Parts: sequence; C-alpha cells; structure tokens
Amino acid sequence: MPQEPDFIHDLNKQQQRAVRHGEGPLLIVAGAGSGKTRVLTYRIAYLIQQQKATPNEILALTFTNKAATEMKERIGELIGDQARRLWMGTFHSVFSKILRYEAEKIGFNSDYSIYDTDDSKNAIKQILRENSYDPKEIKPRILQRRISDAKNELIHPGQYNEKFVHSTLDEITATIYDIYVQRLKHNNAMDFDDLLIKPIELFNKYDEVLAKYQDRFKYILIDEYQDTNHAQYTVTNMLAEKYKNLCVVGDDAQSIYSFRGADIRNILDFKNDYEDAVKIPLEQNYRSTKAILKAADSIIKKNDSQLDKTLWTDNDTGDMITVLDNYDERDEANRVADYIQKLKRRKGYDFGDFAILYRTNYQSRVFEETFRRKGITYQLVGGLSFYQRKEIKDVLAYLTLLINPHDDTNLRRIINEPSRGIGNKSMQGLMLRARETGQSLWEILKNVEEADIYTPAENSVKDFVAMINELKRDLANGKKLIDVTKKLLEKSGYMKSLVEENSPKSMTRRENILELENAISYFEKDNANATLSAFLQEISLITDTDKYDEDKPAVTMMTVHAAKGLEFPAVFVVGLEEELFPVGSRDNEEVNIEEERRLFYVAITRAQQDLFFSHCRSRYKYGEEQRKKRSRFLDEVSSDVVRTETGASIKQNDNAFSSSKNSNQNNNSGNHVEYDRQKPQYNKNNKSSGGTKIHYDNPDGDPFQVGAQVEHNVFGPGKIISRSGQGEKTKVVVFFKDRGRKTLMLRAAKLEVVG
DNA sequence: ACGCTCGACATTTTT
DNA sequence: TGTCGAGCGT
Repeated sequence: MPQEPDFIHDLNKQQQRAVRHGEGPLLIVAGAGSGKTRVLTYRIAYLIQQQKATPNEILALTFTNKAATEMKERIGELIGDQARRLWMGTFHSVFSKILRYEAEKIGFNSDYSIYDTDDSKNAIKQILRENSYDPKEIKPRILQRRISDAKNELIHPGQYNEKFVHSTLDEITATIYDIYVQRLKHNNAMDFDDLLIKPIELFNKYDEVLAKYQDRFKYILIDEYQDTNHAQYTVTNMLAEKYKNLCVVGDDAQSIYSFRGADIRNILDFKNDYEDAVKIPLEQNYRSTKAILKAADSIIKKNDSQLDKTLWTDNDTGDMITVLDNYDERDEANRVADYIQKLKRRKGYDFGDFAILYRTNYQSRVFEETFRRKGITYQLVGGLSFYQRKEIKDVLAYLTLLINPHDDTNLRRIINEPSRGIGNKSMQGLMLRARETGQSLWEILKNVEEADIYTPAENSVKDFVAMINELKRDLANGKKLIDVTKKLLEKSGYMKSLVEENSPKSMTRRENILELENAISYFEKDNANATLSAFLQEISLITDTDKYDEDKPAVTMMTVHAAKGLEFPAVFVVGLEEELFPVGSRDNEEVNIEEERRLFYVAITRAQQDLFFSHCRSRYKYGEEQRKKRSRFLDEVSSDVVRTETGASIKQNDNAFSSSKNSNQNNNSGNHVEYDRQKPQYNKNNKSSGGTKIHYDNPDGDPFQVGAQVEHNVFGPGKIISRSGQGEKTKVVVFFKDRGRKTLMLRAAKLEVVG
C-alpha cells in the first residue's frame, strides 16, 4: 500500500477517520460548516492515491452541478488530471448518461428528449384537453405534482389505479398518469423523475446490466444524503449491493427538499439499512461565530426529530444578530442597502462578501431595483433560468426536433412559432389524425396531403417539413451545430420576426439567442465529438444556480434553498414574516413547519461573521398591500444573541403596528390564532407573541395619522410610517416614494395629506 | 388565422 | 404586479 499522502494532515481527527475509512458502509453526519466537502474530496483523492480504486470505478453523486464541478476541481488539485475520469455529477446527469447507453433496452432511443417541469405540464394539459377535461378546473400543476410524487415513490400507473384511488381527483390522476407515461414513451421523452426511475426499471429487467454497473462502481459516495428521495435511495442501494462501499454524507438538520419527495428517513435509518455501518459525526464548525451558532442551535432545538449531535466552534463570539424592523419591502431593501454600504466602509467588506437570502424568488425584485438605484452591484441567482426563457426553449425545441422528430410536445411548441398560417383549427385536425392512427405528429405532417385540412395551411406544413428535413440533412452531413442553428434561425423566420417586432422585449430575446449561440459554439469547441443530442441533454439539466460566481465582487441574492452549501461573511435573511417565512399553505397542503425551521437553520448557518434578520410590517402581494406579522422564528431564536438596531432586546419590541388599526382586516391573524390553539406552548414560551397593545392615539382632528398618504414640497409623495411625541414636539417618520424614510417635525414640515 | 384587450389568477422551494 | 388564455373584431 502506498504511503499516506501529506494532505491528510490538513484534517482534524474525525475528518481523518472518515477519509481513512476502508471498505464497508459509512455514514458521515456533517453539521453545517464542518468541512463536509473537504472530507468528501479528500476521501475520493485518498481512495485513488491508496489504489483502492481507479477514478472511473468511483461514483460520486451530488444534487447540483455546482457542487459536482467544485468537487471535481478540488480533487483535481489533489490528484491531477485523472480526476476528470471520475463518475461525478448530479443524480440526474449521471443517470441520463447511463440511459443514453442503455435506452434501447427499455424502449427508448438514445436521442430522447428531457422534459422539464414546464414541458411536463404542457404535455399534461394537452392530455387533459384530449380527454375532455377542462385544464382550468383540473389544474395541470396539481396533476403533475401528484404524478411526480407517485413516480418518486415508484408507484406505477397500474398500482396507482389499484391502490390509491379514493376520490375523483385520484381517479383523474390515475387516468392521466397512465396516458402521460405512454405519451412520453411515444414521444421518446423522459421527465426529470424518469431519469431516476428508468434506471431502476432497467436494472430490474436486466440482471446483467445491473451487474455491469455494480462491478464498475467499487465505491459510491453521496452528498446531501438527507435530500434523497425514495427513487434515489433505491437506485443507489441497487448499485451498492455488491461491494457495499457506500459512503453517505448529510445533515438531517439541513433536510429541505421534502416537497420534492426527499425522505429524511433515508439518513436517519442508514444504520438500520446497513447494520455494520460506521457512523462518524463532524461537529466542529469552522465557519461561524459563536453567536451565530447559538442562534442556529436555538432554532433547530425546537424540532422534534434529529440525529444527536452538537456543533461547536473555536471561532470568536462575534457580534449579536441585528433585527431590522421595516415598514414595507421597499423600506427593507433600502435599509439593507444602507447597512451594506456602512459595513463595507467600517469593516472593509467587499460587495462579494454579502448575501441576501429570501424564501421566495419574487422577493428579489425590490432588492434589484433598490440596488440598481443605489449603485450596489449584485448577482441574482436562480429565478427564471436562462434555459427556461421562451425564446431559448423555442430554439431548443427546433433543435430537438432534428434528432427526435416524434417528440410531439416540442413539435407543437414551434410549428406555428413564428406564425406561419398553421392555426388551431388545422392543428386540431392533424392531432386527431395522429391519435387515431397511432402515429406521431411528425409522420402526419410528412404526409399532410392525406390529412384533410385547408390548402393554405397544408402548403405551410409542406414548407415546414421541407425546412426541417433540410436541416436534418445538414446535421447528418456533419455540418457544425452552430451553423445549423444559425441557418435554422434564419430559415424558420424566427430571427426575422423578432427583428420586425422591434420592442425592448424582442431586443432582449435576440440577445438571449445570441448567448445561446455562444453556448453552442463553446460546447463544440470543448467537446471534440460534440453531438446535438449530448448538447441538448446536458443543457436540459443546467440550472441558473449553477452559474453563481463566488469570486464576483457583487452582492449575491438568492433563495435559501439555492444557498445551501455556501457561506458568506455577512448575511441578511429577509422577509421573516408569517405566511412568507414560514410560508403560507397552498392547495390545502399542510405546511411542514419543521422543514421551514430547518430552512431557517440553513439560512443562519450560511453566515460567517455578521448576520441580520429583517421583517416588514406590510408587504405588497399581487399588487395589494398586506399587513404582516413578524415570523414566529424571530421569537424562537435565543434572545441573548439578537438585538434591535438600537440595541434593545427584541422581546420588548412588540408587533404593535400590525395589531393596531388594521388588525381586524388582517387575514393572517386567523391562521395565527389557529396555530396558537394547536400549540399552546408557543404562547406560553413567548409572551411577546400575542400582544395587542395599541400604540397610536387617533384623535379625529389630526389628519397626520400613521398610514396617511402625504405630499411634501421637496420630498414628494410619501406615507406616514410612524408617529411619536406630543403637541408641538410631534414627530412623524415618513416613507417617501423617491427619497426613502425621513423623520420630520410635524409642526415645521410642510406636509399635506392627499387623497 | 391573427392580434388585441380584458379579466382571472398566481408566488413556495429545484433537478 | 405580471402572465396567460378566452373572446372578439378584422
């Protein structure tokens, strides 16, 4: 056995144990900031260096491309170029590669399309229409969700029909599920869930295929194991069955993907699944101050079930966490911006040291506007990804058609985009014919004269078919992808119609298409034998989260989900209000409050030095102003590590504003009361939560009351946020639309009430 | 067949 | 506040 590499000494005792662990199952319970990625990368490098396995005998699975890329790079630094031969990537990308080799065995072809959530929804909507359901009554989103859940639980349409039908909606789900699965196969398409469950089908059907991959993968490592769902759990256990060299890393406290079917029991029960599993906890946190860690710990303690572990740190105590109490989301953004500028001056921070974390993507908008106005550079991660934009999906649909013509969903998407006279009526006829003959839409189009449709449309179809055929020929003749794409954009009239539209929107779309062209060029340059098929499958699995650049000197804005695994010197967790964080329920689904709490825990533990919590008393939703109660999580945080801006304990700073004049129309309060009833200890433990003190007098004669719309001769229009003092010394804080918050003496300021 | 206007409805979180 | 689909007029 070769001598141990020097790099092992970079690690602490527990980390070394994890890296040195030889054969057999291994569970690493890695608390936040405990050097988990480091252990994984070192372990892989160690296995190779100790000649336990060659790189292509190691399978390492992550949840994001970003994590995979980063790990690959770091392993490369330890062992050099051979790192490139590792089987490392997201579950979805690794299995989509395996499926490309094996597709024929399960009735697909290796050029299969990958449907994202939108494509699936479209397919479902179409199926609903074909079966005389109204997509307005039966929402495709709900069905897609149910179908996805079933798939991840490995419940086939037949089983679903037998065992899970208790209501009308169940019945419809069973029907549509069955047709949906057939339809995707017919289209030679797989959705995200298929990429996980088709390998299981494959392995169940062909022992020798399973044996081949079992033999190949001597060591299997899984990151973020707490986020695996049943399908992922099953497929990895199948693969690990021979050698049982399965190493899983995770933290039950950071399980935040149950909405995607992630089952926290997978990590909690690992020791039951593998009796001889070795469990190694990583408990030293290298990331955060003691104060931040204490806040995190006080939150996670409120949850019932968790693996036993205690995080500790040698780091400084650090500053207390500051709670920002804002009037509304514009106020919030302004003050966060001010704090960023202040900290930058005082502590020598760079914009790249800050992160704004929120629960939902739409919250980013106000921050973007504010930061642009104040000259703060930022990078937005997530939201609508580049590859989900309409124009990009359109172009990709054209390209998909060139290799997978039977993909009706993508064909339907672009057959009349730009409009070329093939309207709804004609399409109805063509699709009906396709369904009756069992052929794909493309086959009907090829022989369009046999279908009985209007002559002008028929001619357009012929032109369309000719165009696609020509492009297919080009591709077969080895024409470069980028040239095919450019020709396609020209021949289809897609570019022309954008040029003619000549709006700001169409300009952006043209720019995006140019960016796509660049991506294609790069792909061709990087991959000697680049195929269109490989390109399309690769980019189907790219998300915007992957393009986060940690070296960019810009404030990062992202959801807490997207921030998992990252760290920042200074973090603002914003929008800490009831019904937002924790989120409000939807579709009658119960909110998993423990998961929301874990999410908050993840948010807190991203911070290294400085942490801020922020909440608004009022927030616009769907263009309407809503009163907000501050998040229960603020009351759950250990009160000796948080303070208000003035240094006071937040416990005294009650939520007076939202319970004043508008309390009777506050539609959140009902939910809150209900929560209190279910969990009376919440009120008992946190005396501050139920107060209904009225802070503001409301004498009729004085129009300058809180909430009044006012106009100032210099500052312009605004709204009174708060009011203090008596008589001549009465002061008001006004939030001006253009100038932000100002404190004014009522007596001196020339204020007028408007409206 | 197309394009415009109006109204309904939506915001969790992601591969 | 924004997007999407239905309905109407051309």
